[in-house]
Amino acid sequence: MTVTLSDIARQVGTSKMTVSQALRGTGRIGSATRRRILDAAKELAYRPNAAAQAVSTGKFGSIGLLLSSDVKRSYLPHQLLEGIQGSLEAHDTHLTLGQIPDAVLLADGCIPALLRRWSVDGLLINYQEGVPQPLIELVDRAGVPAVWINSRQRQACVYPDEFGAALRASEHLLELGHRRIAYVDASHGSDDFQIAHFSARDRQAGYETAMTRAGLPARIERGPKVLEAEQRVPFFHTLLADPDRPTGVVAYSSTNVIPLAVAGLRLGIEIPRDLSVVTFDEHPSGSLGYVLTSLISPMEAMGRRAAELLLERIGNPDAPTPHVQAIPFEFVLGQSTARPGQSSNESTLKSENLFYPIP
Amino acid sequence: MTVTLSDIARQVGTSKMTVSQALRGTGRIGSATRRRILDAAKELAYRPNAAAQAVSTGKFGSIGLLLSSDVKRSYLPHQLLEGIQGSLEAHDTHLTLGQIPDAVLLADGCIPALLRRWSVDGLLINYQEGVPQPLIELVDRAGVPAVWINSRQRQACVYPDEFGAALRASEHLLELGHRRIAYVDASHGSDDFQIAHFSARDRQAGYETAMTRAGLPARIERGPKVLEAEQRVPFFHTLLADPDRPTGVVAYSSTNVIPLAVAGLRLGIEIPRDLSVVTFDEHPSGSLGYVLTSLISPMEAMGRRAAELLLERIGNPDAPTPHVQAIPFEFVLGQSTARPGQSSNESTLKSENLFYPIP
DNA sequence: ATGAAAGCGCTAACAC
DNA sequence: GTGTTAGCGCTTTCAT
Repeated sequence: MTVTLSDIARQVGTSKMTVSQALRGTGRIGSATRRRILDAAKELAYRPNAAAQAVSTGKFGSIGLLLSSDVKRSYLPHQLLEGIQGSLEAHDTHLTLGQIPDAVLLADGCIPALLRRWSVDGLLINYQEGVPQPLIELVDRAGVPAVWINSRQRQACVYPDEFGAALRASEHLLELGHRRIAYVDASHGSDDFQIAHFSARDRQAGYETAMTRAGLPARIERGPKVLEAEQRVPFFHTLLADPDRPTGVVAYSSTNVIPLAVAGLRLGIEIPRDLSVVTFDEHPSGSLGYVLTSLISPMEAMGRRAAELLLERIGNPDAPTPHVQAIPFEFVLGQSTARPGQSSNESTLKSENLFYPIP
Repeated sequence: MTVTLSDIARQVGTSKMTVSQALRGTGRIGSATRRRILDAAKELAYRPNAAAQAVSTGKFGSIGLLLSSDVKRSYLPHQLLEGIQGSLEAHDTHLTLGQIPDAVLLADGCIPALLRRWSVDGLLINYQEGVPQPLIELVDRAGVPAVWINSRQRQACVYPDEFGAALRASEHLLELGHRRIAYVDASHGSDDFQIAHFSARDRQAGYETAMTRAGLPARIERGPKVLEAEQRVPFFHTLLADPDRPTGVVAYSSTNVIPLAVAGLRLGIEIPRDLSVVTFDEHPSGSLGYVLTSLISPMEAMGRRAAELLLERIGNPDAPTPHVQAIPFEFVLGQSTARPGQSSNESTLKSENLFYPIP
């Protein structure tokens, strides 16, 4: 059933090692025998046994991706995965997944299969929202190189430049001439702000820095706790009903923008006519009928860099200092931002005209 | 550095195999030596080398999850992953990922590392929207048991009962008394409908069947091609501006409902006062300010069943017939559906009241 | 109940 | 250039 090196060797009439070398291109081999070996391998549909290679070389040719089983704690967008796989594929390495049930992270006995057995050369850790201390110890005990993704750690890590992105978002509104600019974040409550994902803090800090530089007051809008989806429309309704409402908004995420826009529609407040909105997302969202001006999270680049960093550390385990890398966002100018007070200009357009680019 | 069986054996003063048996619980072992071995293992933080086990037993203790690198073709929600991992974890098996760039699927040379090297006992295939023939051959050639996920195949597969869900969705509207019910799907175009994911066809078929049974005409609304996000608001605007507009809508997905609701808001059409909407999703969406009545895709159960099925087939490779399993959806009654013509009742509520459950 | 020996498929070091 | 010999860490007979 399964064809091994010996099978090829027998077929060609040579020895195992010659075959091994020929297939791997290593060593000195006569190009004649080499051809025959390659042909035989293809003919027999030979596929090297990764486990046997691993046991010989001491390298598994595999890296592990650690996730939380709590969806809030392990954000795994497709682009991130693709970035990781892209790097790995080039090094003929595969990715194996380890998911840790949050509930049992503290219970000593319950280590995921990935770590219970020795099976990876390194670890990528995608774990957010207050990384628990036990996890850090678990990883240390595993004794393999590790790189943290989307998390700011003292150890090697790669994360998006949330601060810079928020700075850019705020400056965009400032450049357009907005002065009353608010930062809204229904996704995090002020009560648990300290243990929130760093993006919550860094985006806010980037906004605050931009406002301070411009000599303007910052205005932060968030609930005491995370607002459930159904609570967001009323929350933003209150904000927009305020006579002193902002003309520009930096929103933590596009899931904040939808209820914001819905609240606006109920009040006759149109984006971008009466309100400019900038947000952050994986890809420009257009579900409201116009493309949101957004800072695009560099998920793919982050995955790629993280994997490269890890492979590098695996190759050279006694590296000097841990690398820490911030990856820049991409700015996408959409149709959700405009100069303030342009209400009069734009309002002559009927909404039908605004929203009928196609018949 | 890495601690092996011999290390434990030396420490305890016994032989490798005794240790091996003790750790695995197999064979007959004196409970005294056994204790000492277990203690030593824990003390030395022993972790078995998965590769060495694999090379001995011929089992890798790992299954592969095949994905497309095209996001449209490989939908991998968190719940699905968790379902899969849940089953595997119980069998001490890991999951390794294989991503196939669509572009090179046809190019013969480019087989993913996962299959090029031999490292899994079985394959879970999560590949959608017109499974390409080369993939099927690739999987066959791999010579390992395989189970298809979220795809209807002749081979073993597990998929959500899309037809039944759509039937249920439609019947819900019918039971409420709706008669003019439309099915909307901006996510698929009629031109490429045949190669679309089966959920597109099955949901529509479920709707059509329900309407036929009720003796009512079906009304399908979709563009000739997939509508981009920005095109959807105008598309649904047209639908709702129709004097003969439906009072109930079955929407292919919640990404269809947002632009539908936005179009409604522009026309003064309120959900559920003037329009009832049922949709399909991974979890009940509330971003519009109210929870959508939805059929919840059984992602977690599907992942669990798929993994179980695969493990079963791995255990018994010469199984009789391939299993095909449809997993039922869960119905969640939200606030997006109501009896038709209740406009008068509900319209006395001001929208503020409707949308202010919290201060 | 425990140990010695063989072997899984492959690689690495050194002969020839 | 090519074959020989030794392992890698583990499991599996088969003696003891």
